[in-house]
Amino acid sequence: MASPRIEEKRWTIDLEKRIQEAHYADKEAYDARYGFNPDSGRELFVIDTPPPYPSGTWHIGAVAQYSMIDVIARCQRLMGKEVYFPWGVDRNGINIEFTVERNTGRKMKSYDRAEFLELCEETIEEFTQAMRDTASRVGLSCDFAKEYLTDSPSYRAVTQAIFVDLFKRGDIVEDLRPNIYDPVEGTTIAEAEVERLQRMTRLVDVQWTTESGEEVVISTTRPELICACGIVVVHPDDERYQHLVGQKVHLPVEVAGRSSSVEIRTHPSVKTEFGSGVLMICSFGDQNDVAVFRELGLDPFQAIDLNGCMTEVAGPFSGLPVNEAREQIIEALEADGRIVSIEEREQEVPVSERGKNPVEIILLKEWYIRQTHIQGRLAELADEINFIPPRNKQFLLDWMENISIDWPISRRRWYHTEIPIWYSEDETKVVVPPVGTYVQPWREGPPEGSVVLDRESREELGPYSELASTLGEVRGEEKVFDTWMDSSNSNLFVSGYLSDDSTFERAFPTGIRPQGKEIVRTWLYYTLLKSALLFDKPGFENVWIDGLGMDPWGRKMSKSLGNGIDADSVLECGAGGRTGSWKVKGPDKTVQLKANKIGSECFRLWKACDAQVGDDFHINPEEIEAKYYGVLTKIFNVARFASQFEVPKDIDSAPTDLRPADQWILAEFCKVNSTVEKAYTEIDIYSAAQALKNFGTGVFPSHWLELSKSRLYDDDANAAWTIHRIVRDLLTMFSPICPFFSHHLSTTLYGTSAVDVREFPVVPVEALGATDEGQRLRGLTARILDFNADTWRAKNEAGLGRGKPIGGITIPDELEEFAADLTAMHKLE
RNA sequence: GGGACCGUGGUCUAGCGGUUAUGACGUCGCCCUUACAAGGCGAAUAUCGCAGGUUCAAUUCCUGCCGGUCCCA
Repeated sequence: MASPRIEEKRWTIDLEKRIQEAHYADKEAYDARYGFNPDSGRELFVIDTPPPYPSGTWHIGAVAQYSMIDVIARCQRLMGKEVYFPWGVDRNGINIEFTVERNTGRKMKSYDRAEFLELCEETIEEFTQAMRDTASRVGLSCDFAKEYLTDSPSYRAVTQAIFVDLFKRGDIVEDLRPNIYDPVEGTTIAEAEVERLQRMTRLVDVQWTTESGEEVVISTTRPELICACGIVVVHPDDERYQHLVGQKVHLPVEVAGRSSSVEIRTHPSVKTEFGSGVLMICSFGDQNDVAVFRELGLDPFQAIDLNGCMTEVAGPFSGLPVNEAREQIIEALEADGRIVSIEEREQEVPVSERGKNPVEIILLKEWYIRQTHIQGRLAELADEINFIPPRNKQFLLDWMENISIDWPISRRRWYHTEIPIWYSEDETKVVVPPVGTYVQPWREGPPEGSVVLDRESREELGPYSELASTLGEVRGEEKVFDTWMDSSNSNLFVSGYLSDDSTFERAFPTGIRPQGKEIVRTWLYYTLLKSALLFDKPGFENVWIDGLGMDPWGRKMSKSLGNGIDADSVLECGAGGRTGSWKVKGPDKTVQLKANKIGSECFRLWKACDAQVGDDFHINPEEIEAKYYGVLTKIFNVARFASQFEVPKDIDSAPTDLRPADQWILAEFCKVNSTVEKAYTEIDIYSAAQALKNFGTGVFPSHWLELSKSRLYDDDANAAWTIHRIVRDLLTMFSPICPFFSHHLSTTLYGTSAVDVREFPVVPVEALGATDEGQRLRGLTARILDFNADTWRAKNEAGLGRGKPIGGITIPDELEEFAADLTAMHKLE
């Protein structure tokens, strides 16, 4: 027996930080440990990690979720797989454009395009660095050497190649369709980017006149769209208006370039109780208008232009911004005596999520990915995927049922992947670049290897180099892709698509897609769509859908509620003796939360043990410390205690003369092993964490260790083998959850790190696993625990300390084989 | 307004037709203190969101409602 080889008295955040820094400092050692080597001969396991969007702060809930993805990566490595845990950063998008606009006080379109892109790149790089720091602080074992950025030429080239491929196949089409448009930011947006705000609007009752001279009142909040009215409708069952059906009605305002009257017809979407029960259908007031126009095959009018102003169809009002046109038209109607009433009322106005600007529906020629035709097949492919937890599959199915229109993928923004296409002077032909070349058509011509296609039939006409002279002056596309167009090939990119064919063949469908439930309809859906269109395969083998991190009361964390908790403050809590304190606005009052020490290991342990995958989880630093820091202290002390006993030379093979107590605890440990292995295999972190925590802080130290202390102090080789074998394997199994902690203890004690193990530990005592003898020994566990508790109680009642001898206690017959150890443990007389 | 998921002591959680309803943290006593600021013994705290229904029996199944979250309109 020697003094403990683990010198530190306890686990501290400063120690954790020293280990962490050493872990990441040596790049070569890091890559050898965690880098992806597709040629290792091991089974591949590729994780399609969610590339975070750098916006300044990384949400603590997302960091918690990411640390669980790290647990998945580490336990797959532990089980012998060749894991690719990529580190990607999503950097395209309107967010960074807004940040630059806000920082400089200038709108994007007042810049030179190239100059603006440079500003965006500089800004996003600063945010990206902060994110990398947090990633290593929380212990992520990503392959940082292969970092990918979605705005890099190599990533964008893949996005562009997929576009060209799908265009050639006819799955991407160009069309003139109604689109949701933000006139202030000047871009099309997808349905997913629209939100609703309550605003006061005026509901105007306008008097219209039919061709037979009858007066009809129509209520509208958008009188400026009367010029775009294509039809007036009433409900088919509304008896008040049946006689009008089929008649024509005059538009009450002056228009230009179109008929000044429209037909009255019936449509079931009309609400008879709303206003007068007569509805004008305009192109386009809302989504219902779009639906009715499409259903009735009407030709739409373009009433609003790309700047949000009225077009020539508005006659005398053309050129006016929408709001102003509304005012002037109301005045004109008033002057005409056509206003019956005006009512101020609250209404939900659709606005753009990013800019909060009221959106318009405008006819635009945009690019679309066809998706309505493939929903059935997509559902079949989704059935081949294992969802964790299974119930969260419902989010996907619900969304798929709601898909009614194709996905518009073009945007009129700048810091995004460019649509890789050029148009011939006569607009009948297009030029697309070769696979692997990133192009920016707004500022460059087609590169070497480009080909010419017929714009309509998509037939390949020949190489651009030969046909260039026949095309006239080519015009580069100025539009860019929706950012989901980039994100939705992450699984293909990380699996080696277009870069490493042999890896891709083995790695796709990608091993697992871990993500939050809030982006099922976007990231997950779009990715599955693309994998289906390109390969007719499911994109993944497994999809792991976690809940969201909430405030301590279960509400969403947001700036406006003032209930956010910064991730770094939790990870740094306790470093250098600095405690943490958080002011968080609760539902009633602001609460001051305080903690002394948390750090990454405690944070990870909390998420693994406390929050089942799939459910939203409450984040309260006080609770994280109170419930889980002690677990680390306990296991640390067990290892420290073990470290005073010599490690047996041959820890791999068991002594032949193990004592009954040793066999008993090893039988229990076998069960822990199999529980943890099964849980890790099923990507059930919670069950594994619970099993390890319970064994490591419960029966092992409180019962076996007490039972065997005297033998340990007497240098009993069997007891020493047992404690070391268990501590070593326990740390190995624990290492995916708390890697720095396990690494430090295992390296100090055994000279090898738990995080480097690539084979799941098996207790080398065959007789104790799923055998009768193992069963028999485990059956005694409850009796041993009871006997110990009874004896402690008896001492307690007799006023004796635990170290004092006690008489009159009889060891039950069933525990006869442990009699010597029990007698020594309790000093029975 | 619609859909989905969730709702078990103060907090987190197990159970999913018959249990004295699991365990943990916290709280409160008492004792101990030669690995342990997770040492031990003990106590209190739950009408399993609410209301109906099915059943011999419901925390567990069904319906409605309420609350939270996400999504959609």
